[in-house]
Amino acid sequence: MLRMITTGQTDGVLNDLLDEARSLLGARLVRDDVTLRITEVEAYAGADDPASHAFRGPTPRTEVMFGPPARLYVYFSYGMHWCANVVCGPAGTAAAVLLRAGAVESGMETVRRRRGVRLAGRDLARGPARLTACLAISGDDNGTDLLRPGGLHLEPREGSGPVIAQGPRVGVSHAAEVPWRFWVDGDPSVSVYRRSQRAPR
DNA sequence: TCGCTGATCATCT
DNA sequence: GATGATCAGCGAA
Repeated sequence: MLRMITTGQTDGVLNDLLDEARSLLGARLVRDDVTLRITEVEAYAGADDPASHAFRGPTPRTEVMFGPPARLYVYFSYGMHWCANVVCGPAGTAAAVLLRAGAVESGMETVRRRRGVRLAGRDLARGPARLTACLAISGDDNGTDLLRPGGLHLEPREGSGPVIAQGPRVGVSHAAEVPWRFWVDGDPSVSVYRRSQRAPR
């Protein structure tokens, strides 16, 4: 797959991953009374993607990524933040989609209580660590089956999808040039952090 | 609005 | 012992 990254050629597995990333836009993450509409994601291709945690094969941290799809892969970042991915593809492929931003659709009071930071509504889940904070996602949620109703789960979007824009991934220092970040075009809740310096426009 | 920086630790080398 | 898929607060402009 590294060859695909460097040459821009894609095959079925990668196309499936990118389709999955796009289809997550507009889907909803639900926990308790909080509903979050996903507005920005990034695809990570797994064992051959140098920007992926799975690049060097399975470790205790990344084993969930190598497991069955529709599970949540949660990791701890920069000593203080939790970030969440949706595992894609069949067991063994280690493909995943990072949830970068969302819009709070319900449960605003719960979210504001959890956050404790004064932010405009559209900023509450703008950024991967803010998104997990809104839903109180932590390491305890690693491996959660997102298709099981009840606790934290994922609801597919209804009807036709939103207008989708595409660009380079954010904050990664390897393979930043591949345009595997997708977002809902024009949505105010999409992150605005500057792209990795190596990433072209 | 932009740019800088401190916080803080699991993971891997 | 270094690194990182980050955020929030601050000051400058």
